[in-house]
Amino acid sequence: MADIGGQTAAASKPVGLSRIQEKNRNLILEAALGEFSRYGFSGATVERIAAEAGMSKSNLLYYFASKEAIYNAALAHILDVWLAPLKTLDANGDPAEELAAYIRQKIEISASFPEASRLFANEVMQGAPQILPILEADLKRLVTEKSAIIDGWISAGKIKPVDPLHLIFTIWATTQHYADFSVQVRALTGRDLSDPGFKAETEMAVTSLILNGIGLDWPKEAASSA
Amino acid sequence: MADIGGQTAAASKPVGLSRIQEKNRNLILEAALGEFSRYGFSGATVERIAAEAGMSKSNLLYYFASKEAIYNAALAHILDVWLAPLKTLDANGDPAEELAAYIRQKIEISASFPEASRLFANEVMQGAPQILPILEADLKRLVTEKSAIIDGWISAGKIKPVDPLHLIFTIWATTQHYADFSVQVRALTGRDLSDPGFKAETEMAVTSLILNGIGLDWPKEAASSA
DNA sequence: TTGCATCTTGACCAGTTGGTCAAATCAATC
DNA sequence: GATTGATTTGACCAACTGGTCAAGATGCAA
Repeated sequence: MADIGGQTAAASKPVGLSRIQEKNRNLILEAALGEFSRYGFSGATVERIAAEAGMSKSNLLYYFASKEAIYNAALAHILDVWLAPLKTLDANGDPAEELAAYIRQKIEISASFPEASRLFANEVMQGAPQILPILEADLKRLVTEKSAIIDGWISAGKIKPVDPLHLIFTIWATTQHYADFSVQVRALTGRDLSDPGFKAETEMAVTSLILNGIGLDWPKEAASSA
Repeated sequence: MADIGGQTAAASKPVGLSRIQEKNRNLILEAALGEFSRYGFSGATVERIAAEAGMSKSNLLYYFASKEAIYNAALAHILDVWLAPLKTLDANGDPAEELAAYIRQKIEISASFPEASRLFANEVMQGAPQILPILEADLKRLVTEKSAIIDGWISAGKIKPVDPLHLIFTIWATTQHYADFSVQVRALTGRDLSDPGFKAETEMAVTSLILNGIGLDWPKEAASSA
């Protein structure tokens, strides 16, 4: 299992923690996510995180040894959720349905956890100082595995030839854009993914663009069987 | 003309500056771009910018009143370059050629000025504290104008119906992804846009995906005239 | 050369911030 | 309810950082 600065990447709750410890660590991680995603690592302050979590700075540092430890724990905390959708891509499923489902999940996460998206984006944009090893190991393994599935669909003539990596990058880029640049999206459209109507519209636009882009029908027409 | 914290958005060199002033302001802006894009506003330090520009911190503050003033000047300095490609989208051109050219320019900029891309991304992700007014005024005006062109192409039956805003967002997201997340791209592919081969491959992949996505032929086939 | 404005810098200051520590408080077990 | 370990906090410290200031260095025009 990959870890970040000693923080296990799994979202599993460490078992040896008391009731108070688990409650406080969760409060801290929740507050840290908000703070780090809003201000970045340097801009965040331990004092604000503590205040947001409802405790003193000293007490926060009783639970995490340093600011960097909090940051790593917050990163580890979101990483599983972040990578989960890609894992569900199934070689035996229908390509259109599989990719549509993947895009739907990514947009759902962008809508539900925009802070997680921004935290991750921030980390990677600064050169991924903490999670580069995970990108190079775990993520690369996962992406290589799923790229093979897409290549299989191409070989079977189910989708147009396309470099699977660029397809994956395109899906990541578009879906995360709506979370990371929500301020810009809101400035231009007046809405963002927190609006259910806009979320549905975005999902349809992105899905149909990408699926049509690789030669698939979307939304699926009953034409051939009518 | 829009401005940011008193800094004119135009890249025009102020005319009333001495030779020394112009040289030093440029050195500072260059250094500031590197520093702010790498560490974000909070993480950047005036001292490092000054060192990178080859002068003392005091001297830097002789040219710019504050850290925020440097930041705003750097932002203003890149904004024109950043928005230029969209301005070239021509209603009278061929949709496929026009959009392909736009994507090509965006990728070119991502490849040539990745730091500018990251600086802009950072600013927007933090809520666009400095340039929100520009997004809401200048950018919105430009995007509205170009959306009308795309809508015109749809009405003329030249491209499939698609919300122009989502199309534009998709182009922004994909092209900028390769600059902003270059570390992740490199971790997964071993290459980035600084590699001419990878840049060409990326341009082809993104262009064909998006153009096919809206019902255009790309790369253009001579099929109909053969 | 001289005089003046521009340019440059080191010393310094005040506010912020991550982190330490000893003491106080709380919770659970006997 | 006494004891012991876990939890919580305020006081405090050292490093860093943005910004000021007075003085010196430099460029330039007459």
